Amino acid sequence: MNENIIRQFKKGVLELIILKLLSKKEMYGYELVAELNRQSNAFHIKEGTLYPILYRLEDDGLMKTRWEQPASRVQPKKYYSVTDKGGQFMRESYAQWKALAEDITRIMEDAI
Amino acid sequence: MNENIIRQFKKGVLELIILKLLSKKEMYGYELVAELNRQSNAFHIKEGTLYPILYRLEDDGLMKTRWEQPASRVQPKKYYSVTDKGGQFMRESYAQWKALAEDITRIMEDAI
DNA sequence: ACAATGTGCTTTGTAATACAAAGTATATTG
DNA sequence: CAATATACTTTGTATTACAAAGCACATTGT
Repeated sequence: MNENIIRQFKKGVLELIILKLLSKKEMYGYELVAELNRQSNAFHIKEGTLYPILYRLEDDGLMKTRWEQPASRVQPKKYYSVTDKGGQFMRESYAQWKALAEDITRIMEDAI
Repeated sequence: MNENIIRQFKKGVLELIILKLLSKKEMYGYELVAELNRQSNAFHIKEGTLYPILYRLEDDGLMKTRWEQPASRVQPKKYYSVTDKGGQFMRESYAQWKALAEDITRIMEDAI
């Protein structure tokens, strides 16, 4: 019952965080999973969670990709980076999340 | 596209806010809708959003109800209040929301 | 008198998303 | 040579916010 509500809390914000991390540094999916699990206490995602989000963000034009062929590897890696539209979306959405978070905090921190 | 992400942001927290408001004062559904729309900027809910949440919370034993027959009215009103279990759930869940929110803030406020 | 609005509760259907689980393919380590 | 790590992909499930509509009664306005 309690794992479920955390799952609900995350809805939407994962996109935001992923956009943020990728706006700082181009990364490929597997790298991003490791980076997020390292940087965050609360967001420990698995690949099956991340990749569908990446595909969605790309479909919406918020991210662009390029395949790179590393010397040490037969299969190429798919690098993701944030488009202008993605950056704008990220900033706008974060502003809205903040407004919501302030509302929540104000109501929840109110004396009994 | 932007209305959608706000909808996602709300997932789970509506329960929290409803529990909080009802822990301060017993209310019936219609009253709660008005109260929430008054107290909050970001959470403007309609009845079709609220009542299913109330039923869920009651099913889970987080709230209890009583019908009251007002003199000025043929139909009774259904008053909701928070159970001990509901209060505990609210506090625990809010603590988890806060932890998540801090994570989000830390990551999102990080310099470009 | 009667239409419109307000109060109060309920049900049905839709879109979206986090996540687990499993699968594919190659490389590296013990 | 088996086990583990890297890297990407797909399928199915459970939840939830919300719109929209409906039902029943009361109170307005004209």
